[in-house]
Parts: sequence; C-alpha cells; structure tokens
Amino acid sequence: MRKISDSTVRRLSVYLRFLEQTKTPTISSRELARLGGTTSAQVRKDLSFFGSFGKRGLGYAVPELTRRIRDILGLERGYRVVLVGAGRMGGALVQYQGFKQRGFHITAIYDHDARKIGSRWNGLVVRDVTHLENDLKKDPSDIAIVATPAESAQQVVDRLVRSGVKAILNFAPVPLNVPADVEVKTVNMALELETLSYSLANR
Amino acid sequence: MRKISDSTVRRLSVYLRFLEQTKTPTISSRELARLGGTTSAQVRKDLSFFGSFGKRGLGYAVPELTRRIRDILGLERGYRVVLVGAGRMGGALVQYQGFKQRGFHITAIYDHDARKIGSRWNGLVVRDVTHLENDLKKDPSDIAIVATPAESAQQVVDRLVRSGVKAILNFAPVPLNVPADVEVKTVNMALELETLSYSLANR
DNA sequence: TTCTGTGAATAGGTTCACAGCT
DNA sequence: AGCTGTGAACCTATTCACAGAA
Repeated sequence: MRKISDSTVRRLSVYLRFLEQTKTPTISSRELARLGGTTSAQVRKDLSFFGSFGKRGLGYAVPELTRRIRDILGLERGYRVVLVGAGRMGGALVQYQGFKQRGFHITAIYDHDARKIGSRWNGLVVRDVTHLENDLKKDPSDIAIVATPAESAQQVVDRLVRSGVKAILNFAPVPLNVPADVEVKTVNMALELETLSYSLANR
Repeated sequence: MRKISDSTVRRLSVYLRFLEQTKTPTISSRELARLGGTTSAQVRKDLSFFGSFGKRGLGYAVPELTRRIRDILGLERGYRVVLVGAGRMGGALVQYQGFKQRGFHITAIYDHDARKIGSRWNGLVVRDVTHLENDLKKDPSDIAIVATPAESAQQVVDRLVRSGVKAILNFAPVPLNVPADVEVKTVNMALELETLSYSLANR
C-alpha cells in the first residue's frame, strides 16, 4: 500500500469521531471539514487515498463512510493492551473511557514496586513486571502503553519487543529505541507545554 | 520574526533535554542528532533559524547552546499554570514532575463537582470553577490545562479566554474554538492509539 | 581535518480549480 | 446546480553538498 502520511491518519480519526455523532444520512466534505477544523479539499484528498466513497452532488453516506474509516484504521477488530507503570498516569489511563469505547481493552497492568503489586486497579490486579514476558507468551498483545519513569522505560520496552509487542504508546519523556517493525508513539506533555511557551515568547 | 515550524520548535525541546544531560563542554550536530533521533543537517538548520551558535570544526558549546535554546523557547521565565478538571487525568498532571522541572507551576485547580471542591491536591485546594474569572482577574495566568470531560471543555475554554489566558493545553478529546491570538495544543490519547492501530492494520 | 552554516535540490503535504457524475 | 475526485500548482520541510572558519 502507498505510504499515507501521519497527518492524514490523524485526520481520519477526527472525521470518524464526528461521523459517529452525525445524525444526517449523508454529509459533505465541506461539513466534515468544518467539524474537523480543516478544508473540504483536504477531506476529499484524505479519503481519496483509500477509494471513492462519496457520491457527486450528494456527499458521503454517513454509515458507509464510518464503516470504511473504521476499517482503514483497523478498528473493526478489538485490541488487547497491556499497561506498564502503575503510577498516577497509569491510573488515569486505566480509567480513561476513550480507550474502551474505541476497542482498546487494557487486559493487564504491571509495575515493579512491591507496594503496588497485588493491588486491584479497575478490576485488574497489578502484576510484577518480571512476569511480563511469560504472560505475553501465553496471552499475546499487539499494543502496550508505557507509563513508567524515564529511567526504566527503555528496559521495559526491550522486554515488550522481545515479547512480540508491535506497537507502543509511550508516556515516558524519553525517545525509545525499537526495531524497525515496531511502532512507537511518544506523548510528551512537558514538550507540549514548551511549544506553548514558545508561542507566548514569540508573538 | 520569521515563521518557525512546529516541528522545529519540538525538536529544540528535545535537543534541550539532552543538552541538560550532556557532560562534555561541546557537542556536535551529529551527536545531538543521534540523541534526538534526527539528522545533523536538521539540527544545524533548526538552530540556524535563530542564529549561529556553533564553532566550525568544534561544534556547539553546551552551556551556551542550552541557554540560547531555553531563551528561544521562553523558558527563562517561569509560568503560572491553572488546571481545570480534577479527575484522574488532572490528578496525574498535578503530580507530574516534568512540569515543575521546566518552570511550569500549577497554581490553582478547579472543578465543578461539589464532592471535589475543597479537597486538597498536592497542597492546593480544589476551587469551584465559577471562581475562575475572578481569580484570574486577581492573579493572571498565561497558561491553562484543560482536563475536563469533552462536554464541558468548550465552555471552560470560553471562560479562560475571557480571563486573558493565551495558551491552553487541552486533554479533552474535542477540537476547541478560540480566537486567533490564543494558542491551543490538544493531546488526544485515543487518537494516538488509533494511529498505532492503523500501522498494525497496514503493514 | 573537522564540523558549522547555508543556498540549492528534493521530497512531501496542502490548496486550487475544474471535469464529470448525480 | 451541487459536490466529489484528482491532476497540477503551490508551499513548506527536509536533505544534500560544499564553501569557509577553527
């Protein structure tokens, strides 16, 4: 498949969110653009990479387009997700409704702090991170969320990679080294604040 | 000032993080690139937008470059930050050490849930969100973090904008409408997982 | 020789504008 | 007439490649 840009994929996600809330049977690229904060040409271009889903003069059939985008994004299947790091951030993520709604199910939580191991979090018992490889051998996961301190993130990621995890969402503020066939997204909140600082400083 | 791309600003943030950990007195664009996961030409280009900080044949003086980047990013001053939304995510953010380390000080927390108002969070008392405008009139903040449910985010943002906040870090999964002179960064975690899902589905 | 700073070349993403279907 | 699908034009970001300073 032709290489699709990250920005296109992110916009598809945004369109999907609005399509799921749309009550009309059809929607135009213009309206979808307005909702998603982009242009109608951009919407049409984004969709055109994957096919011709609209009807000229009419727009897009909402249920069909919804299904198509879910399919493109790979959301028709559900995902088992393991969480490593039972700190504050981990706690917030386990609770976060947005994940479950979209078919991402957190199936296990790991930490190495003895005080946390064994405690119950949202119905899941926090397990010792040393069990990670064995557990994943029995019950593989495609996706892991890393919410550990910066110091331990890389070593956790090495374990995850060895265990066959192919996609990692990283909240630790360090870039992670992974083989080419593993995808990492790092969310670095301090960095986001710094871009805001930059925009305040340069106006 | 000439328009600088968001990606350049983000990379400067990354370089800064590594410069602060570097022990050698000078560093080359090549080394900085290796650490930050980019190319040496990119590093030099990024820096060249702001001046000539290096010495040919030698590299960059670490303390000077650190200072320069902190200055470019506007990090030499500290920021007062208000947090709206005392849920799980808000809790994680209040605790997050990365903010304070970089000079972002959370000075107040707001919520509208009566059960949360008055409780103490990391030394701060959660205040009723209806006090927001008045409080900000007395003690202005440049930056706000919004960690409310999607439904209330826009109305909170409207209050913030009226109160003179110029930069918003948004964790609610909705695009926000703000005037052109207000900067918004939205961090949408479900969307990040969806880009991972896409990459798993299309390999 | 090493490594920066920077124009020039290339690649990539966005917008334009219009032919063509409904 | 209304709105999609898409090549072409445009604009922006990245990479190349080399002159020049240490």
